Amino acid sequence: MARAGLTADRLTQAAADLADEVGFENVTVSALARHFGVKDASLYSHIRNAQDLRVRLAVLALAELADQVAESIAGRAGKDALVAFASAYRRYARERPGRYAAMQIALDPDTAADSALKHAEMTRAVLRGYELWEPELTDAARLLHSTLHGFVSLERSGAFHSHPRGVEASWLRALDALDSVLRAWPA
Amino acid sequence: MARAGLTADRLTQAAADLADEVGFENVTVSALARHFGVKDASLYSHIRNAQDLRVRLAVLALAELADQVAESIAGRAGKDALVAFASAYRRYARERPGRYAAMQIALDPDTAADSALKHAEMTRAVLRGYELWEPELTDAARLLHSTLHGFVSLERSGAFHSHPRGVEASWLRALDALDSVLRAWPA
DNA sequence: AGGCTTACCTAGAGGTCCTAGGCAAATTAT
DNA sequence: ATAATTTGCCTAGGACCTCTAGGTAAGCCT
Repeated sequence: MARAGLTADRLTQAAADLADEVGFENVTVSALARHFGVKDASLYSHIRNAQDLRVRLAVLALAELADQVAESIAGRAGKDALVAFASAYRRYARERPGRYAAMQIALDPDTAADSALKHAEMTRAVLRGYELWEPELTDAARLLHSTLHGFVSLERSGAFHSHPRGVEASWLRALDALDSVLRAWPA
Repeated sequence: MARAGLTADRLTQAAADLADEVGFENVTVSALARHFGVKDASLYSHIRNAQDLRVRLAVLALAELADQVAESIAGRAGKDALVAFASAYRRYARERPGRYAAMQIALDPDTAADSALKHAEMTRAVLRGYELWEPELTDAARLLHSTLHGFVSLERSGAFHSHPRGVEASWLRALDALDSVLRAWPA
């Protein structure tokens, strides 16, 4: 019988696509096996268990997002860079909802190290335009990350739908607010 | 045979405690039935299905948080109120991690209406000290909510642990930043 | 061609979700 | 107080998911 040619990477990629289609919580080993036309048990040669699959998916998403953000902020500085950063982040969450959800699982520091480093570097690149230094730089990076993640995840969960005010307008205002608070930070 | 005296409310309460102990994602109908010493099937007289249980848990958590926040901000105004609001929010996420996680599931507007209204009222109460009016009031409320939720959920997922800078210091700085941006908002 | 590695298989145990149908306990009506 | 009704909890069982053990055969290397 012909082999399907599975590898951990192909499984992770397919799992990511599946997550975007049916939701991260519905990514199961069984569903993934069905997608490749093989039996569940066959996947366990490539992944340790279901949690391992989820972690690989999260790492994939973190790396992808880092790439897209890096591309967005390249050649920009100051508020331009901030807006590019934020927009790339939000766009990823929109276009890849399953991958974005995967990113939210808690990863042990070792597993997340590579991605965490890249994300930290990019955040610092954006903040370079605001002339901040440690330890305030870290405080500002955490605030930036918090605001973006908070806004995007509340938007996705529908928390903003209860009010007619357009979400887009609030988003632009939030970016304005972030920009002005970063410029005034040295206080 | 003596009955266990189950009701939807008792199940939801127990599910909330279970969530705080073992994590929201590990709250199962089976585990809950075990806790009461009954069979799984018995719970389906009180809850429609597993998702219904999760929704009830989310609504319970939203109401509890609203109560605690209301108590915290009572009699305070301006930055005092802001800090009280934020601290109550963060404390709840810390002390009731399972309930906090439950709150994040997407609820249909009807189900969330009561809690959403109360939360909206309180947010507006805090912002009253900053003299904001619609539509900026909504923008500011969304930013406030985003920042708090973002910070708290990133803190919980361990995203801040990769850096030695104390999280507490960053938290205080974030509150300062929020306060100053709200004061300067009318721009 | 023979040997080795490994991709995928079957079989099966154990867990969760949920429905259908039944009995007995609690409640209400007489 | 007994009868009628409601309902809380039961058993049985199907569908799906996770994961292990052990086997067969496909593809690579010599």
